[in-house]
Amino acid sequence: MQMSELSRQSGVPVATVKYYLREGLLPPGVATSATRATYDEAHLRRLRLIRALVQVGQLRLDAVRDVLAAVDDPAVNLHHTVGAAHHVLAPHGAASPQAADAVDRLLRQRRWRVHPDSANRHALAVAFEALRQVGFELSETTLDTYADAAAAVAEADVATVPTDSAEHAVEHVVIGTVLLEPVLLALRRLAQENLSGRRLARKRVRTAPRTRG
Amino acid sequence: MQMSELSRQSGVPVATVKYYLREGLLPPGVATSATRATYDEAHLRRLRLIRALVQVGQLRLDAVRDVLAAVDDPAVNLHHTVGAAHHVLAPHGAASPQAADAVDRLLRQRRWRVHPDSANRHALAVAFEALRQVGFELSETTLDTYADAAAAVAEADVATVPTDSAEHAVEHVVIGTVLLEPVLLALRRLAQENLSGRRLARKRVRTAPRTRG
DNA sequence: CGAATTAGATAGTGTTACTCTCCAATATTG
DNA sequence: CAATATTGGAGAGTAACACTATCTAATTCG
Repeated sequence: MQMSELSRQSGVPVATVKYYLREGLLPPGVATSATRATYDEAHLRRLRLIRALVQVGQLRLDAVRDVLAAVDDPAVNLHHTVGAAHHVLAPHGAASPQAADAVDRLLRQRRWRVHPDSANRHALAVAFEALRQVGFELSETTLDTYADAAAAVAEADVATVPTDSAEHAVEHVVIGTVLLEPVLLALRRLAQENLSGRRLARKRVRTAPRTRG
Repeated sequence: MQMSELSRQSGVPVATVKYYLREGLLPPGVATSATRATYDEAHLRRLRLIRALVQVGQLRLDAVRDVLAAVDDPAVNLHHTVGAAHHVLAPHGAASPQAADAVDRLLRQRRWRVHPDSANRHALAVAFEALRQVGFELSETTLDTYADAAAAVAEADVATVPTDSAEHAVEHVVIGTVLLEPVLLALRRLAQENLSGRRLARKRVRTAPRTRG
């Protein structure tokens, strides 16, 4: 197909497709002449992946580039590959030693083995730090509930990783990591909404209630 | 305290504090003269909340403004308040009717009662849509696992909402909703990393393995 | 042949979240 | 009281990001 067709089928404007080509996010098509090039299903697939990562996964284009590089460059074994994908996906930033300690304690308690420099380890510490900063106390039991939930979800995630080809595996992991996050978060909020309606609807609060919003 | 002190204690540059004041995110201090104003603990607290929402929660400033408005304007009962906070926090956007149907089916199955126009309902449909677009199949059982995990987490969330004051409740919900999301996601990724190491490390893939990365 | 289309390059745009520069007024110091 | 430093407030400027529009030359289709 030509670019106009690629654009039509993906719903991405031609100018944007050209931009992605320039940025190296999308491999060039096969040039049939100086002013024509054809694209195939792989291009369409890749384009849809880019869009999903950007619009749903909220990744920045440089992160998308890194992710796609990991997808295209499978490593020795699946774990390494998954690790590369994770490394690229995890947010960066530093946290206090206390927060890092809290994370380490949790990991030891759970017997979770993760890479010492894992970006996710950092990410959790940063999140802890932010909670402390605003004075939000995260109880041990709540954290346990969270960790249990996370473990169950990860169990399902890992179980569904295809092992037939590295490309498929990495793409699955990347999509699963990035695009299932909104699913998990939306489900949590919906569950909160449901419970809030059932548990809190009758609860008055100290502030004088207004008769009408 | 004066602005310089507020800046020092919060770690936010003076210019940025001034910007937040201009944008109405931070209430003005009490002017003691034409060129002096004093700020109190509430300002510091609010400032830290803004920073956490922006940097950890990744909210945009206009969303932060809406969230703070909800925090400052408690409604008739806690559920309504929580609903307002949710409404502000949920991403907007439209999805296909099929995706919306899938969401409705899930909610009916789970007997989760949520507002018909719930933004979270929309958000889940959008996430489903994105998965379909990239050809990622989310099995019924995986979705069940996710929903169970979400329910457990939400249970813990709602249980810890303080009911003594509307202000506290809303602030708790907002912080809990926004700042615990990174915690949940980081935990999921760490659990994935752990399981990936245990399950996938030995798995070769079809692609010819390289002897060295 | 001639109008329309296309690839590829370059430059421009809109948004967001700051950040910088002033200036007048006030506080501080001698 | 005068000289100096600091502060609050306002407006303009900036950097990053993700497009988007324009232009040009080639080429394809009618």
